[in-house]
Amino acid sequence: MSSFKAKLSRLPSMGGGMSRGGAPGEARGDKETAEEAAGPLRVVTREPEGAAAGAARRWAGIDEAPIEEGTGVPAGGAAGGAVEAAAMTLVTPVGAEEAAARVTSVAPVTPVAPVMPVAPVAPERPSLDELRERIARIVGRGMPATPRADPTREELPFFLEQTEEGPLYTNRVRSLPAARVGRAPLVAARDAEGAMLALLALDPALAGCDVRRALYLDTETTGLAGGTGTVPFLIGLAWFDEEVSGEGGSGFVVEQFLLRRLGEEGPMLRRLRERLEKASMIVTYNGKAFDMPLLRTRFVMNRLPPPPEVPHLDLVHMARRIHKGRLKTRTLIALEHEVLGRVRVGDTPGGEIVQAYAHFLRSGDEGALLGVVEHNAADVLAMVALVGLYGEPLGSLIGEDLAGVAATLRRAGALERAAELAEAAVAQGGGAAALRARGDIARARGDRARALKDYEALAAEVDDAGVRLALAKLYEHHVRSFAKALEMVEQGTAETDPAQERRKARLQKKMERAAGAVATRAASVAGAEGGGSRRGGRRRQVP
DNA sequence: TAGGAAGGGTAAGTCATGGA
DNA sequence: TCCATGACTTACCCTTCCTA
Repeated sequence: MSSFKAKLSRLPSMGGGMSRGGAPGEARGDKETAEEAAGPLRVVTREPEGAAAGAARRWAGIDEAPIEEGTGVPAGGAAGGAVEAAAMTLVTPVGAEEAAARVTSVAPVTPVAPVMPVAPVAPERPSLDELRERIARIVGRGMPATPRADPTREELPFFLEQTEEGPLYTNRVRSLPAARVGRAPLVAARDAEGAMLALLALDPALAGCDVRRALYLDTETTGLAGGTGTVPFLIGLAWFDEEVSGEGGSGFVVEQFLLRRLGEEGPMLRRLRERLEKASMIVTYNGKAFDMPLLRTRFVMNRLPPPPEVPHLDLVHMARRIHKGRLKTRTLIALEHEVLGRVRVGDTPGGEIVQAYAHFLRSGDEGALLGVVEHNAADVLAMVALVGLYGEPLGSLIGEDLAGVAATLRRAGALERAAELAEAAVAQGGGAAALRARGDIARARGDRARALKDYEALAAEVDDAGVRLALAKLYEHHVRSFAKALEMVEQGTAETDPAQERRKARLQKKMERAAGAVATRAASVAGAEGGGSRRGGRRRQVP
């Protein structure tokens, strides 16, 4: 990195260098370029309305068809796609007064007379656009005219904030307390039990976090590759807001930041930092591997201090543990469908998001991004709903999933709670998964009798070498029924062949020894009886 | 398609138990 | 009482899965 910077600074066309503390007139970073491009601005407030407000409602799932007709958004495509078939009563656009404080359109103010340079200055660094043009000339391809995209114009529900660092395109929507994603109420996430989430996440650091101050985060990016070339162009956030109240308590705020042009990330990242600083924890889906590493890279690339390290609940791993037995794919879309009971209609698939944004950048066509904005908001709200479910699993998850919860709690060492949930899983028809979980938990608690019963029931139901191995151990060491143990081993256990042979040989030896002991005792008893005396004492049960 | 977290399998270490 | 063996835990490595 540093060597690259050094090479760059030696290029005569790049001016005197790129360091922050360069001499006046030397360093002109992207931020300055962006400000220049925007020019002197006067902020005029306006309310999101028309198609923009319609879009905000649409991704929130309110009255899909009528709104589409009313706004004239083409049906069937990503832009016109209704978010869901299942119920998701939600959401109002941001309040008028707040919007009025922030929503802007741009109008020029009286230009200021230019200041003439009085002394020779270093050659100006070219802007990004100029560099692009140079590169295009070099490679012999014409530079296509790039329309300036303006997501506040009509279709997208964003408003423009002029921050100190540059323009920030924001969409903010509030969910009503009664809002649901499928059958799951959002408000349940507010009351989720932090200790339970920490156990399920196998992360004690989350135990002390205030779930009410959790920040839900999802990004849409220009690709999967990561590294320096991938840019998050849409960041979706959600948090619980006590000020949003109504029937059923308080609601959630969903906030999205859109990158209108590459190179304008600074304001977005700074706002994200503010949100992170206020949060007690963040919640993502695969964010530990994808979103957060990517965002950290963007902070570095924008010469910003790294974002604050907040305890991180990544739902993807929790979902894998809980739904392992039931769901083959544990994508967020699959969970939304199978667990929350919500079906997205007309959603923009992840694979098309990159092309949609590229099209928006090239053409300025906002309609291309509508589906992406909806997709992002739907993802964030699905995470909220899942936290509500996982934070209070009893009564909201089906038996098979409860078995997954119980098994995870066993791994976390919360055996009492695990046993309670395993019981519930069995009672709710959790099947083999529930029996296995209850058996494993009983064994871990030292309740071998309970474990034996569950494993026996399980062995009668499924063909599982692991269950037979567990039964073989219990028969040998707890019941001391070597014949039954041997029977299990002969049916095959989840061991290597040599280990299985050793076990078999040991059990056979024990059986022979036990038989010998019986014979000896019988002879001894017969002798004693023949002598007219009878000795007391415990008789060991022979297998 | 890349990167990262977690799961699963295997080996090594520690503790408990049975047998001589 | 000591030794051998098994069960369980921990650490490491490879594979799988998820994100746009």
